[in-house]
Amino acid sequence: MRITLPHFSPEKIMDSGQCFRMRKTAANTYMIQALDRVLFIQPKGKDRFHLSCTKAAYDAFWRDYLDADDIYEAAAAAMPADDLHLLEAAAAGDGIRILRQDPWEMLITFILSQRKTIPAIRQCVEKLCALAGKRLSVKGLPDDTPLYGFPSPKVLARLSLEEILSTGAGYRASYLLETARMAAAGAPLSTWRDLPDEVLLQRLLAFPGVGIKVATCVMLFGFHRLHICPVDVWMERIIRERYGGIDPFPAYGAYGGIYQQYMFYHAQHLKGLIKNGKTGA
DNA sequence: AGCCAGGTCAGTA
DNA sequence: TACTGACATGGC
Repeated sequence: MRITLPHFSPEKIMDSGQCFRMRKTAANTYMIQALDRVLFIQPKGKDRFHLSCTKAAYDAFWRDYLDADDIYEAAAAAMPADDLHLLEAAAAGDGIRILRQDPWEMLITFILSQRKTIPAIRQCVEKLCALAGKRLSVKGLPDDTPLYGFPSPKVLARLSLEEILSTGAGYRASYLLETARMAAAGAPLSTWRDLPDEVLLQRLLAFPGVGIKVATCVMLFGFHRLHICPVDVWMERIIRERYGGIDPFPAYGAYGGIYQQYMFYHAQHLKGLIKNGKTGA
């Protein structure tokens, strides 16, 4: 189907560090994976896109997933006018949306993310899916590349430590296994959607390998709490170098998480970790 | 070769 | 509460 999506850049979303299974599969084609679902996106001119799903599937799932609301104008309007670094980052990051990803997938992915580079996280998640995920039959990939879904808590919980270690998880393997066992024994994380911030945070912190940074990432990316601002080493450096050591995030309000994502993308971009060919300078 | 990576945890004071 | 080193693996 064809659709108009303003402020939507698959390229920037792919590079914004919120999802690790999104990739470019052809010159003008991006592939998003969400648990066991797959979507191909092709930009077709300004704000126009071709999506590989049906209208029914879009209405039922992907519209929400892509966060196709009209909040990004509001988020821009709510930025403090004198916050020059934020304005600069937001200009660079225009087109980033906070996808409504699955909480369980975010929990496992961000447990794996600690002390890893983004390419290393991608590789590890991919290996985990290949190891334990459901084999998907999807058309549209070159060379019949095999594609796998994201393993459920129950499937992960039954893996051996050695199997998880084979993905390159390193010391995080035991965190993963124990977290999967806890999750498999309880209600699905998706039932936590309506919990107050503080309760949700505490429940997430109860998983092994989950500290404040991972927990807030799950809240932002998995529970779409847009006011939550994960502070990682990149944000700490920005706070130190651009805000004189005074953390601006608590004052950002409803869309702080979006601003954080702009800044993360912008910082990566400046450092040249994202190579998109069109070097503007 | 050595350092660092979207941190967390256990051990100290 | 605040600070410190260990922790597996991979990339530059």
